[in-house]
Amino acid sequence: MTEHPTNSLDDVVHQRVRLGILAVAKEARRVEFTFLRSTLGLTAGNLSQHLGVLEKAGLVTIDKGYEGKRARTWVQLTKAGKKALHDEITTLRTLIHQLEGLEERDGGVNPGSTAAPSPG
Amino acid sequence: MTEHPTNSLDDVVHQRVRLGILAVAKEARRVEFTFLRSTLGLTAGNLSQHLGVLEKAGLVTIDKGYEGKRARTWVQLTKAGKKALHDEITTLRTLIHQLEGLEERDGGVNPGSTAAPSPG
DNA sequence: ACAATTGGTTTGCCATGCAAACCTCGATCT
DNA sequence: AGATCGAGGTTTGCATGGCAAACCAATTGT
Repeated sequence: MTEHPTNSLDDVVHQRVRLGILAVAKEARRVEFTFLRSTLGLTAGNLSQHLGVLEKAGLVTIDKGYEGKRARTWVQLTKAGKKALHDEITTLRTLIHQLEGLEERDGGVNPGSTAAPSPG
Repeated sequence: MTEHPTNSLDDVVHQRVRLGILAVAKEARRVEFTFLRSTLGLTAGNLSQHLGVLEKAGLVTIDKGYEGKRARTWVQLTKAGKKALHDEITTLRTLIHQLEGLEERDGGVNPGSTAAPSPG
């Protein structure tokens, strides 16, 4: 067992934009490039790069085709991608539960901290 | 309004190692450098850099002092740090809830795609 | 015909993340 | 006392990553 939940987070999956891509892809099963682009507020270049990373890692497949005469690119989670996302979520849930335990006692953002920790 | 939960994640906070630092600091209120180092499995150099980022962002304070005659460095969340962590957790919870709905009925493929029609 | 738009990839650059090398001070050995 | 060892961190150097701008290709509008 690793020492802390965050130790088992995969950097490929945990990255903000890619986490968004995986989440949207899971919700929709098959997603258009342009839908991801606008939903996640990305430039096309940025999205293209992140999709490359995910494809290379085997977490998504990229399918190109036509809708009428318009070129389209679709993104779909692979089985490994679903598992990777699931693992990320599981780890995050663990982390959240650890912190939630504290929030119950502490009332959320704790106002009571002072600024004199010098022990000497 | 942001289009997707991940859009409101702060990259300073969301980064894997720093999320770990903030989480541990919140759990313990005041943490020794070396405790963070071993708990999170980091090199001292790496930890030092990340603490610099968090301090510069105003999310933690770094206090140096002595324990006996041994130099020690303590890390403590600021109020802003607590809020930032809380916001991150809140966003993650939102994201998880969205995906959890799918997982409940997940036997594999999700029937109702709304993002894209199937290609020919 | 050709300008504008859609759809996406490649390029170039700066920021980031990491470990190795380094620095400083106290404890221990001889 | 001087050398040596180790704990506790910081700085340096480098490879990677993330981003937008520039670019390429096909389509639609005028």
